[in-house]
Amino acid sequence: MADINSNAKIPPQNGAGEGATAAGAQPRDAEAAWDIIELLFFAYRDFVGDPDAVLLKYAFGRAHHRVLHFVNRNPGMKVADLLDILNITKQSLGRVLKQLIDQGFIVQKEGAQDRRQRLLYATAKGEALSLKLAHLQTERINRAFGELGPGAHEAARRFLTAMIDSDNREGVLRQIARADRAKTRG
Amino acid sequence: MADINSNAKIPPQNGAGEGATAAGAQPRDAEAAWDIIELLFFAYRDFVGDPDAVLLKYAFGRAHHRVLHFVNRNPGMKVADLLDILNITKQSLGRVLKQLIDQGFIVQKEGAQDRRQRLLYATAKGEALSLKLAHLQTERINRAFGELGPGAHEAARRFLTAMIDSDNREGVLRQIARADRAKTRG
DNA sequence: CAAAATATGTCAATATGGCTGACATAAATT
DNA sequence: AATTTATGTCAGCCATATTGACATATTTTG
Repeated sequence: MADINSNAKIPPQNGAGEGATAAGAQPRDAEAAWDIIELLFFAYRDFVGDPDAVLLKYAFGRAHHRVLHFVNRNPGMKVADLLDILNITKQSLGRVLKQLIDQGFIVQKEGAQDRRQRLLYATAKGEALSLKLAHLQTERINRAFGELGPGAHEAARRFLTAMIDSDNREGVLRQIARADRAKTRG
Repeated sequence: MADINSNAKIPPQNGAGEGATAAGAQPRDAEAAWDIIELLFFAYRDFVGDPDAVLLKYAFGRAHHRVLHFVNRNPGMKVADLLDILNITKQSLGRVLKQLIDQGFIVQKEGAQDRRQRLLYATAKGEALSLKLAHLQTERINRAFGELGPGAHEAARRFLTAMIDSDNREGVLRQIARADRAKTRG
C-alpha cells in the first residue's frame, strides 16, 4: 500500500458537502480512487466504441462524430465556438468539417450581424445521423440507469460535473443547458 | 445543479413522473441522457488532459501512459494480456512498448514456466512516472468526491461499472481486483 | 477613411497512434 | 517431427492531431 501513493501527498482538502469526512477518509480514498481511473478508462472505451461501427459505414471517424454532435446540439454555432469546445486547431477541424459539409451533413450560413461568421447547422441528413449515433449511447446510458437505482442519473450527473475543470464547469453547463433549450424548444 | 436540464422535455413515452423507479426504469430520460453524453465527453477530456502536460516532457503520449499504467498495476503481465486490455494490435503496442523498454521504464523477463512469454514489469523509474501520472488523476477524483457527499464514490463506481459492456464487465472487475491485490500485497 | 483586429480558410510539413499483411523465431504441444 | 503458440519485426497505409505561414473578407477603431 505504501508504494502506491508513496505518501506523496494526502490532499488536505475536505471540501464543502455534507459528509466531508474530515481527514479520516483520506488514507483509504487516496488509494481507492484507482478503481475510478480504470473504470473510467473501460467505460469510456465501450461508450465511444458503440458509434464507431456505424461511423465505419460512412467512412467517418470519431472526429466527425464529435463535430456533428455539437453542431446538431447547437444550431447556428460559430466555428470558433466549435474549436473551443473540441480543443483542437482550426486546421484539424477544417478537414473533417469540409467532409461533413461536402457530403451534406452540415451547412454553413453567413452570420446575419457579422458576415464574417459561418454559422453551422446540421441538415436533416446530419441530424438523422447524429441522432442515430446518440441513440446508441443513450441506450447504453439508460440501460445502466435501469440497472441502478432511481437516484443514479442525478448521481452520475453530479459526479461527472465535479470531474470537469472548475474553470470550464460553468461554461460547460451553460453550453449543455443552451443546447437543451435549442433542441427542445427549437 | 438540478436546473441543468430544466425538465423541459415532454417525451410522450410514459407517464412515469419524477420517480420513474422500478428495475425497468423506463425513463422519460430517453432524452435526458443527452446530458450524460456530453458530461462524459468533457469529464473524460479533462481527466486525460491532466497527464498530457507531464507526458510531453518525456516525449510520451497517451499510448505510453496506458501501457505503463497497466503494466505497473499488473506486474508480470503477459504481452497478450496487455493487448486484450488495450484492444490494439501487437504492432501498435510494439512501438510504444519498445520505447518504454529502451528508456528504462519497463523491463521484460522470460516466463518461468513458459519461456516464450515476456513478462512485463515496471522499473522503479517506470513506477515513479506511473504514480506521478496517476496522482494527477486521483487528485481530480478525490477533489470531486470531496465536493460531493459520502456516497459519491460508491455511486460513481456503480455507474461506471454499469456503463461497461456486460460481457467485459466481469473480466474488468476481476482485472481491477487482481491489480489491487498485486499492488497492495505485492 | 485608413489601419488594425477578427473570423475563417487554406497550403505545407510533421508527428502520433491506430491499422493490415507478411514473415521470423523460439518454445511448447501434439 | 510437425504444428501451434507467444512474441517480434518490417513495410506501408490511414486518421487525426500539430505548427507556421499566408489569404480573404469583414468589422472595428483611431
